[in-house]
Amino acid sequence: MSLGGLLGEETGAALQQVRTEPIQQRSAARLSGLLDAAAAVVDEVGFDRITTAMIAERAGASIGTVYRYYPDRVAVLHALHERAVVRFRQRVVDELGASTLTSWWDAVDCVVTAFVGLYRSEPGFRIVNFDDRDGAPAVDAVADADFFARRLADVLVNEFDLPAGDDLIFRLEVAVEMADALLARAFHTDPLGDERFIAECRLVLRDYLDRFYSPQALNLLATAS
Amino acid sequence: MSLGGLLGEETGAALQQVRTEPIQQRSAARLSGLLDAAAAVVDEVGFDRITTAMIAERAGASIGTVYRYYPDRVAVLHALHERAVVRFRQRVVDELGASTLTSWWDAVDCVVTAFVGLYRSEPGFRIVNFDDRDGAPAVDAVADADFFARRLADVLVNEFDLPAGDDLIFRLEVAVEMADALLARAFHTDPLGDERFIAECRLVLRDYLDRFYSPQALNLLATAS
DNA sequence: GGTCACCGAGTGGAATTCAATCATCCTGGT
DNA sequence: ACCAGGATGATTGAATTCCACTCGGTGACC
Repeated sequence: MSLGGLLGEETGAALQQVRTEPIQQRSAARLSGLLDAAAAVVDEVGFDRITTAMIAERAGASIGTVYRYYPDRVAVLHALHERAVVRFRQRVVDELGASTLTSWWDAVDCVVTAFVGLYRSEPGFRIVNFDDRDGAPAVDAVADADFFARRLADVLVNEFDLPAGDDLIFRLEVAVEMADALLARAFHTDPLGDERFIAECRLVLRDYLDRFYSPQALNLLATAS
Repeated sequence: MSLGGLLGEETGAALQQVRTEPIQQRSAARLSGLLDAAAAVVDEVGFDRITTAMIAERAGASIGTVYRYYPDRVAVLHALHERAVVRFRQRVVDELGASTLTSWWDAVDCVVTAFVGLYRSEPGFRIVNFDDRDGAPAVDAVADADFFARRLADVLVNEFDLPAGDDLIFRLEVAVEMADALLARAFHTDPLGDERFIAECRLVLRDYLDRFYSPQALNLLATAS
């Protein structure tokens, strides 16, 4: 089975985001505490106005402690982003497991539901839309979208027999970009998410993918080959 | 005729982005010079790494001059964004005028073409994807999208008899968000724009709007009422 | 006793201010 | 027409402030 595959294997300290791996157990709490604080601050002031001092104060730590764990300010944002992505993937897996899936559409629907749910409940979740404009060549939003598209492709191929290949990955990447944009728009003003945009997001995704992967389209594809 | 309507009336100093309206003529040149400098710097270092000093130096001015015209650093970015949007709208109008439009689709196609063209030729045009995460309650990307959707709706209603109303505006706003996302993705890495994403953008827009505004859909709508 | 964690004043660089200076426009006197 | 010289616009850049980030010193754990 491949649902768990969405989670991806451990990313190995996520490309050096954490400066020092905590050795003593209390530090683990510190680390997540810092991220919790950052998440709260993100919700309050947005992720540009955030300052290292705010994070430290909110976490009941000193500036130095922040820098003990993260090399710089954006590393904290990256880590928060990464945590949000991981939780998102976990939630998707949970939703997939809890639902009865009759077609690939149900899986896509679960993804949207998971995203919306986290946007509503997870503090600072909007960090998922954090696009690093710096020169950082490594991890960024596009890489995330690409990674997620590949993972989702695996699931759809294995569970629903969609035809594997670059086309599927590309289309899922397109779908991810569109969904990101529409859901971000849904939550731009309304903290509960504008239902119109959420519904339209589901519709758009389904229509777009149906074009290629509806039963009819797949039949055509099968007979043509 | 209503194509010109896309341009919108003068926004009246664009909601106070400019600190002091220039009185003497040399200042007008200064102002656009500052924006040109900012655009160049944006292309060189991205719009986070940009510093007021860089802008000033590039424009052959001193720091103080920047602050004479703009209250702060992000105001410069806003102004640059605004100028890019204005030029985009102008380009759309030009393209619309230069093309023979046989259906609303041609108009939508022109919009995409204009956007892609500017991304390629206009220095710093990627600023259009600048989303102010600050608490700035006023002008922002969503407001732009909304405004543009309304204008485009007017054109489509007047030129191609699409049914006016909130539904049309909403769907165009959805279309704008999707197109923004896909085109931004197309140019994320490739400075000339990844053709696959550009083509897919056109396809997605057409499919999405066809659902509601294809001749068939409109006929159904007409007979139903 | 030797790491591990933590602290917070100190450093440096970038954003922003402001008082002084220069440029242009305007007005009234010739 | 012309010009002096005040008024106002425009420019400057040193001084200030804010913030990310460093580092030597202090306690906590093992």
